[in-house]
Amino acid sequence: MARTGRPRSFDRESALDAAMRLFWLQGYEATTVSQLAAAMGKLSSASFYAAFGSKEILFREILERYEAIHGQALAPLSDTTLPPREAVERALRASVRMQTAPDLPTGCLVALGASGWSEHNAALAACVAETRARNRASFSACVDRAVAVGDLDPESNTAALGLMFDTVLLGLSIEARDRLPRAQLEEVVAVTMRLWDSFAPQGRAAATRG
Amino acid sequence: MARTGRPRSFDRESALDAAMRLFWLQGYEATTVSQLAAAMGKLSSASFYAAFGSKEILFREILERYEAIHGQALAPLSDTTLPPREAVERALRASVRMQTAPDLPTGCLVALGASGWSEHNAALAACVAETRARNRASFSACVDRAVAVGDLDPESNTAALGLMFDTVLLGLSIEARDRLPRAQLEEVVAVTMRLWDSFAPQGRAAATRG
DNA sequence: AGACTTATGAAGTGATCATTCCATAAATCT
DNA sequence: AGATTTATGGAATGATCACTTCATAAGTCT
Repeated sequence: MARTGRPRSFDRESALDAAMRLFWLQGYEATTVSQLAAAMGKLSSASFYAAFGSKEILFREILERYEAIHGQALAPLSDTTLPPREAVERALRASVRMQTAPDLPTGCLVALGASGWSEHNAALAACVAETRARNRASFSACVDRAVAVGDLDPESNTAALGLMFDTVLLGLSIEARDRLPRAQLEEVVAVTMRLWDSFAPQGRAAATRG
Repeated sequence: MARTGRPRSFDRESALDAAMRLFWLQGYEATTVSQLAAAMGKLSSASFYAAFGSKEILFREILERYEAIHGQALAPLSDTTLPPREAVERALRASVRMQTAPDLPTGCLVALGASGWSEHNAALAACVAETRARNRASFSACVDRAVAVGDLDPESNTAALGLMFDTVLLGLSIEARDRLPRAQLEEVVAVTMRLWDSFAPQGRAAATRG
């Protein structure tokens, strides 16, 4: 701390938050460096590049930051102390709340980042796609765990069920972006959890023993 | 037909198809007029503007064309001669096939068109959003019809069920864009239809009397 | 105080953006 | 044939793109 040289005149963290907001709202390609610099505190072009490297490098940092902060909504999926059904429900509900928070852009940056990429930025688009793939794998792992524990019937198509949760989460992002009210999206989550119950052994709901 | 003046040297229809492909693949903002003109048959800039007006006007025409051609996957939803359950399943399955067709861009132009818009093109983005809203309404109407006919239990949350189908369809678009194999997406549809059955009266599946 | 380090403001880079102009080409109409 | 109409190729428009250069400002270090 207290490094040598002239101190920067803006707060780097809040500048990152402003940048995240823009990328989240508009996507990578539709967001210009001028917009970014302005929103991040009326930075000069020189300050922007000195502090963040380039638009692409900034986006990569933002993506990491997004995962670290807002991606935590899906953390329950990896929490093996939670009963799998509760893990899935908590993840979906937390994500819906995040995606419809009044002070943040609607939808999920990672989900909505699936489109709007030209060939020129294919590498960066792939980076976001990998994040989606990891989320997908988390849902599947959680379902697998449920089967292992006996909470889901191994005879049913559990692979499809895992993918189904991912599908719903992604779809909710577009609906959140379309400004559907939070309550409606929460009802979709409730309906989705009914589906889990219909996959439970003996056709009965696995108790949420959390 | 056979109007006066020099005839154009390219086929307008196939030029439109090439433009649709680009917009579908990259989105509106990430697609440049140079890319369009090149893909549409190495048109000169002058020819492009003479024939299609502007990038925005072209996109509006493409959107209409997309709905007329590929949007027909959802036509079963409005076909009241079909049992509602079959209508939904046919629509979902036809859309998955369309979204994973080997000779077309993956995913749905309308669904993936939810992101990548800067403030400057808000009007155009709203146009695509309206299309999504119409599709949403079609699913709901189909579910309402099922309730009216007695195929779904009116006591259950049928509004959420209608929205659920829309959610799944939108989510499938992102997964198709992520190149998930068609078979997996079809399994998601199968799982989704199980959900319908769990909403049926007496907890039993409504027969597909089609 | 003076060397050193980092940040800033202003101006400018070439490239590309969507779009237009204009002379000419290629068809139909009288 | 000549007038009219539409399309084309090529060059050019100003705006904006991501990014750089550079002199100067504002700190810490010895």
